[in-house]
Amino acid sequence: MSDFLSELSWRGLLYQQTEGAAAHFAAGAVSAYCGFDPTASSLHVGNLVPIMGLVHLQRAGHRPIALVGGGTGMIGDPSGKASERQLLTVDEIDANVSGIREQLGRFLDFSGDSGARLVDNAEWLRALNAVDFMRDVGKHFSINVMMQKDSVKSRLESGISYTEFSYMLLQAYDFLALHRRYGVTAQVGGSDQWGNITAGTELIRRTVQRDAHGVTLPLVTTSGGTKFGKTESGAVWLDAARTSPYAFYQFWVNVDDADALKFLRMFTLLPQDEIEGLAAALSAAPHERAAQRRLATEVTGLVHGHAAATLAERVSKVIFDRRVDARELAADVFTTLAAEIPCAHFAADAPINVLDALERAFGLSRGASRKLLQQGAVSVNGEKLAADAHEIDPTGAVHDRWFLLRKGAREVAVLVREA
RNA sequence: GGUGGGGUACCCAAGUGGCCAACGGGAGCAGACUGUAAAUCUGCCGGCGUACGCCUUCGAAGGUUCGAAUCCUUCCCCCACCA
Repeated sequence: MSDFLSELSWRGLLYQQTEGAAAHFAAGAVSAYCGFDPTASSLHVGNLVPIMGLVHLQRAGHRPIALVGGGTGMIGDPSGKASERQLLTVDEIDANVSGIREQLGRFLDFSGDSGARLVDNAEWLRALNAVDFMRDVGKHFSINVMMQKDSVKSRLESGISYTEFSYMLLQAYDFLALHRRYGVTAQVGGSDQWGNITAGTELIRRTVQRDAHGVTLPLVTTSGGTKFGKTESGAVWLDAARTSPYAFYQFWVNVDDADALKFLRMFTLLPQDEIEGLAAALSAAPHERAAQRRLATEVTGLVHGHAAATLAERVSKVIFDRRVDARELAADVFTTLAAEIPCAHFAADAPINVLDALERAFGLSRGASRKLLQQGAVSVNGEKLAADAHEIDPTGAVHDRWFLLRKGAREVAVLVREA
């Protein structure tokens, strides 16, 4: 049994902990939980931090409980939010909960003694009676203390509804409910959760006179000062339907040198010496970007499975490795590519119009396409098209069927001539 | 409630009757260079169109004018100081 907190610590995943937390985890197997808000139907890469917290917890011999907030989602956590949130409908919440449940399930092992559990706080929160709640839970909290919590204090100027103000009581009650049901004695969460977590430890102390602990994980920052997990095309989701495994893999491959090692520690399970080896490789041959490639393979594997990671790797190689000649690719590679990147179908017996191809593959207008052609930005099967190119020569199709259409350095699509 | 200053394209920001699709910067896209990087240089950069052009923009709605982002009226919204 490795030490949970020291593992988090060297990986840069430890931010705050309650007093005595180290002794608590050292004393034996602990059941600990982490909650996830059902604000969207999918988790995103930012959620990987607390997920890794649960993963390390389990690897250290403790029992992780992943909680989806089907109940707390009805209220909305004000933590880290500058303004009041729009309430979601019950249907939206339920749909989001089921998406998130499915994703969380992939990271944990549900078998054996330290088998993980997946629970939804809707189970106890939605049935909660207001009067009972105020007597049993509310009585243990002082408004004076609640106003001191960051999540509330930072909103006193701009305004906060009674609903969101009360949120911390619900999360505190969750902790107590899990303590009663599953013997949970610790909670893991993002750094913005400290106030909610300590509200829970206090409620447990007051109602059942037991010590409970909390651990928070840091907010991920990038060296460039940009928001982690965002690309030009939006958030990087864990749902393959929202962010394809290929796009997901690319997100990690494109990580800055300055962040690669930090992210290897945070988001992969590679041991320290292996990461040090990658650090050495990165500084010796930065252009190889061995660290980023490994990071991308590992995280994609963790989230989408090994097969998807390998596929993403292969697709990336075709798209970015200049030594790969489109004309030598096997038909099944094209089939794979067609599923991962934009793909447009054309009749087999007619020549393909260049502007049509660009429009259907990338959604470009004819004017925009012409401009790109003039700039020499378009190539087919590795051959740059002339500024006045009109049609794609059908005899150049690979296996008599496929074309690799490239726009600029990174955008690639497949054109298919129907048989 | 009073006084003053504002609302311009993705963001910042010039423009105060025609030369304005609107200076400049950033972002974005593309080319060269490269490590699918950074920095740098170059081109594009409201939409649509192969040129000529057409359409839609300067908080909103009306009006004046041959002509308005620019003038007038009303309305909406921000900010600063005062209470």
